[in-house]
Amino acid sequence: MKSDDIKEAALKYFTIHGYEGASLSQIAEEVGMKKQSLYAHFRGKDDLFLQVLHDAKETELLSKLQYFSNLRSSQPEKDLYGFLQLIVDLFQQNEQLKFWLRMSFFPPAHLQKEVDLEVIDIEEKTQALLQEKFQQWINEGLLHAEHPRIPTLAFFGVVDSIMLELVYMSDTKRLQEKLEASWKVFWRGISIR
Amino acid sequence: MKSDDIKEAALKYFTIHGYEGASLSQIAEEVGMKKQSLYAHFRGKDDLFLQVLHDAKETELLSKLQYFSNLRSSQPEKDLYGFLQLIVDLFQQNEQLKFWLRMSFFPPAHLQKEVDLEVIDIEEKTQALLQEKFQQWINEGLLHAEHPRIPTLAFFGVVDSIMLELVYMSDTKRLQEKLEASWKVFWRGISIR
DNA sequence: AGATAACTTACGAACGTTCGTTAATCAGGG
DNA sequence: CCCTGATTAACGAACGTTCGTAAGTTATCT
Repeated sequence: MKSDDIKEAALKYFTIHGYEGASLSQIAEEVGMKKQSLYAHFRGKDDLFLQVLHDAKETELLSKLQYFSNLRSSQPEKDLYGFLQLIVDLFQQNEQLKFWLRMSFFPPAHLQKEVDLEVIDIEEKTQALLQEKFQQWINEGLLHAEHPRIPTLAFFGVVDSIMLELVYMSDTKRLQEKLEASWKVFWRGISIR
Repeated sequence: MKSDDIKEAALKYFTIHGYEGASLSQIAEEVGMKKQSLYAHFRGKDDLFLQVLHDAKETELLSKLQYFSNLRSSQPEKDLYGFLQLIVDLFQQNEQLKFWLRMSFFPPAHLQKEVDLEVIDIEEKTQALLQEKFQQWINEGLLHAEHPRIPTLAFFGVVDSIMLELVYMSDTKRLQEKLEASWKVFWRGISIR
């Protein structure tokens, strides 16, 4: 499918240059056609962008959902740390997560409304899921007893900071060091000892 | 000074629309002149951007440095939490921090080298400063004994996640909740108990 | 099966607009 | 009288988008 090639190229340029900085001519050139031909597949730049955005959100959501559903429960230390590693892997496998991060926090001004809807959706779903897990672990006496919203929000904070580090990413060494540090402190902060 | 007015307007549009999305005509209009007149004050768009960037970096660096120098030591809990509040205040007082955050992580592609230099500079300085503080607190037996780099990196992770939340910022309630959660877990993770 | 119609995909040309930038000109104050 | 700062005018280049068209593919009907 040629539409997928276009979306792939668009993802690349949107990620590097942002919405305004990415030009349809460059995207078209990447897939070996003229920019006018893009209009046979998409209604325009906005349409292309929103489809790429939706795809990126869906794959990210799917990855997270299936990670949580494959959890062997009662091992929060393993499961949570594994989630962090999943984020790192997703980031290095494809560009979709980096695109998603950029656009969810710095969306094109005239599409902020549409972007926000996607952001809110994925956020509510993943947060509900994780909070439920924390509730279980706390009930089982595996974690510090407190409202599950606290470790949930704190953990998402760790995830966010790791993703920011992934964006910056001069070298892998520093990333791993920061991940280990954040994880170590976070785990001491939520575990019983 | 008229240059400052221009830089202020430029800061605003760079923050909202990014480098590529911000146009010199809009910036000029904001200060009540034609875009060609900007060239009496700056060599071009890149020059304007880099000066705004440098200013934003300097004020952020200064704020952090003077916060650390005014610390009554031996109260890590108060001092660290106060730093988080400082970040929140800086974000709400002026737009420079939001601009800085956006550009340090998603710089215009053709200026990445120049941006990186500023980012590395501010990062090394603040990190060295904070790590020294942690070393002191650990030596005084106030914090969990470990290499000071660990709580330093973890704390910067908390700071990053709070800043991301500040960027998103639908409502202040949620921000405060996330800050409290991250802080609570972080503090339990580094303190002795 | 073969002819014809309809749809899809790509392209050249051109649209109007905006971009950042340069040059020449002019007003005002020390 | 120069100097600083603002203006008007104009520049080439790139932007997203539209149109007409040609080629290729698929569907329909006799």
